Amino acid sequence: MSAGFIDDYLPYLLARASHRISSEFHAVVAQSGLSPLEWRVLASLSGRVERSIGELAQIVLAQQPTVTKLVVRMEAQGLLVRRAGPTDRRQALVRLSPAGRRKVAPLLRRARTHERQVLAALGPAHAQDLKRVLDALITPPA
Amino acid sequence: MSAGFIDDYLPYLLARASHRISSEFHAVVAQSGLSPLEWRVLASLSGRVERSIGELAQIVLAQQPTVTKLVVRMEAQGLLVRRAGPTDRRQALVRLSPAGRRKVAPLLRRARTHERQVLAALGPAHAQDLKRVLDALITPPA
DNA sequence: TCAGTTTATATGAAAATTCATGTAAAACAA
DNA sequence: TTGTTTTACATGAATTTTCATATAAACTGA
Repeated sequence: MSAGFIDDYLPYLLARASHRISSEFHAVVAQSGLSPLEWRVLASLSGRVERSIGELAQIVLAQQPTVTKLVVRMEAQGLLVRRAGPTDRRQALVRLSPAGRRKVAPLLRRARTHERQVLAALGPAHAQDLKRVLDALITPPA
Repeated sequence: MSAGFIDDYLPYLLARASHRISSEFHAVVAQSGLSPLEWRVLASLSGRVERSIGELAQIVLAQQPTVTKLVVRMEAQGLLVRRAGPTDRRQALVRLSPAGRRKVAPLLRRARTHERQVLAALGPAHAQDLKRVLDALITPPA
């Protein structure tokens, strides 16, 4: 099924690649009762880090009100803890609760496994190219 | 701002790259009064092609009910025309209206320009690698 | 042809997202 | 300090998306 204009269009190729790779793992995520966005929030908080709502929004590629409301729901589920920023009280700092940590731990392992499978299927040469090119794409243009 | 676990995680790198590249152009799309999904629908119909709802859903990476409702709205705006499939009457076939064609034409040109800029910023060597690797990623695994 | 099954889309209710704006704290300037 | 501006997050209303399921056409095998 040719996509016409867009099937040679870089932004679309990127979107498709991203969608294909992520979808595979989101099936696993869904089995844990998490949405893709919830998984991203938990994963991005998984380095004993505390993050503000604004940082989270940038990292999970979502809008700030979306994250505010998502975090409220996840806190209600017991996965996260919020507190006001100690120096800047406008900030809402978010961290994993013990339950959140337990929930995400097996997913982190399975995520790494999945990543290795994707890279293996790609072959080592392409694999290294890929991360390098993606880094170049992500870094803001000079 | 390190993303902890995920900042070396391939699916996340892909998502970020895709988000960054697409966002730039979605600013242009928004000035035409279109959402990113509307733009994708118009672009994917831009080769004098007629597509079913199901095909559209796969191409624009959205769910079928989302596309059904989006297409209804876009038809109401005069951008699309629907008809029942001539041989299989379950299908709803969608094509651009003249107004849809006029709306999308300048965007197609600007999209190609934007793509060239991104590839140029990347350098010709990486650029060619990139599309090759993305094709490999998109093709279903053996 | 007729039941049973599968496929393509539509639809309704619930949930999530978005846009615009509100609120309050911080930063800044005079 | 005080007034002004900026920054960070919250919130409400409107819109969109999603999930589950309904509907209806096509297919399948006896």
